[in-house]
Amino acid sequence: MIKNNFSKNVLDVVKNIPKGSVLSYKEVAERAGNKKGARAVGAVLAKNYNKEIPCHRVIRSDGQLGGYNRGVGLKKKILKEEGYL
DNA sequence: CCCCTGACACTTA
DNA sequence: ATAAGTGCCAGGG
Repeated sequence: MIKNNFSKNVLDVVKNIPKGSVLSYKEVAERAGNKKGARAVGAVLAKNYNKEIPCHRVIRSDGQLGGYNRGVGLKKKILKEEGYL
């Protein structure tokens, strides 16, 4: 799956997100190398099922949760547990 | 290489 | 504030 490009970068950035903090897809895209790759970030995360990746800490730039591969409800619950909500 | 899909962002009405 | 349209990028067939 991962080779060594934008995808890996995205996963690395998301993995590095500290507990209680959240980054928007746009922010992650910028850190991953593609400032306009917000959509690509979502596509990568959607295909990535790594439990090591706190993809629940990635939300939309509008402040909305966006989506989650395990269910938006779980994402919302996790964010609440971490204190973001 | 072309076409379609997707956890997005931004502008205009 | 909400809706619709446009632009952006990566992955898969």
